[in-house]
Amino acid sequence: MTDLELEKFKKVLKDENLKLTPQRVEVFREVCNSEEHREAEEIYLALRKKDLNVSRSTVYRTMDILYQYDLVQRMDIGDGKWRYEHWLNCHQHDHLICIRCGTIVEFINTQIEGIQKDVAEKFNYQLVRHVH
Amino acid sequence: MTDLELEKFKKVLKDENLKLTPQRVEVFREVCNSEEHREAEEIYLALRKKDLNVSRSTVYRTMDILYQYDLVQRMDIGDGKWRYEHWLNCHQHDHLICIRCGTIVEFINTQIEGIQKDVAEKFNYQLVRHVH
DNA sequence: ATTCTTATTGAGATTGAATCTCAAATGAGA
DNA sequence: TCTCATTTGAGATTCAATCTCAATAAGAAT
Repeated sequence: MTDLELEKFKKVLKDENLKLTPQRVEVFREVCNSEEHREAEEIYLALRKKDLNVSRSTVYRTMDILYQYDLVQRMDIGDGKWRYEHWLNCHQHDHLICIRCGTIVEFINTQIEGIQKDVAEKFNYQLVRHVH
Repeated sequence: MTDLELEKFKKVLKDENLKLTPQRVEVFREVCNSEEHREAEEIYLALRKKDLNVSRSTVYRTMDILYQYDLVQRMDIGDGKWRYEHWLNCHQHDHLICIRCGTIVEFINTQIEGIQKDVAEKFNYQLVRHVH
């Protein structure tokens, strides 16, 4: 977790009158410091393993805040559970998912990014988030 | 529901040793004859309203078959429920979803279709399905 | 530093979409 | 028509996610 990321998080919490608690920081740090695409339960267990006892409820609640304020990416790979990953300073990557083994490959294609922005504008939408 | 669509469905059932039952046909017809993006429960209720009593279990089971064999599109708009829509002879449309009211706009962009196919190939993936 | 107000936490209960169970019913090949 | 594996339906079950509420803690004000 970079200082910049932490500051961003602090700003969101302040702006929304949410409190900066150790639990929230630990959850955010855990997500930032992993390159995996994990579900809430896995994040919860990872924290427990490190003896950082944040409750399941708090993990779910924090992930929700992080998602709502665009501090993490949330993805659905089709099994009914959300997968989370940090936005390593890059909001513009998409995913290829193997339908056999679930392996996830990330890719960046600026051409697609550009076109989708144009499409959104054409339909009078403001693009705030996308999943591909 | 066109004859072609029905034949396609029959072929899938035959090939997979699944039986052609009136319930399965009614579920498929219901999906084919609507332009909405509906969840399983809505499809179930629509059938009941027409006095076509197919059980909830069967609706869920049939939607699963239809999705597995690519006879319908399944989409997640972020509220934890699958939305289904038929593939009106077009596998290549994407969606814009309003984060305020949930309105869904469909669009087709052949450029994006082409690029994503190239990307998949570049990573040695065979593109079988995509959501954007 | 202390007090006060309000938000947050944690543990367990609850929700609800989706899946499972199993006896009864039914499709479809012989 | 007979046979048998598959399917159906109703209700039970699962399980990720959300909710409840008493106890706790953040952080502003003094």
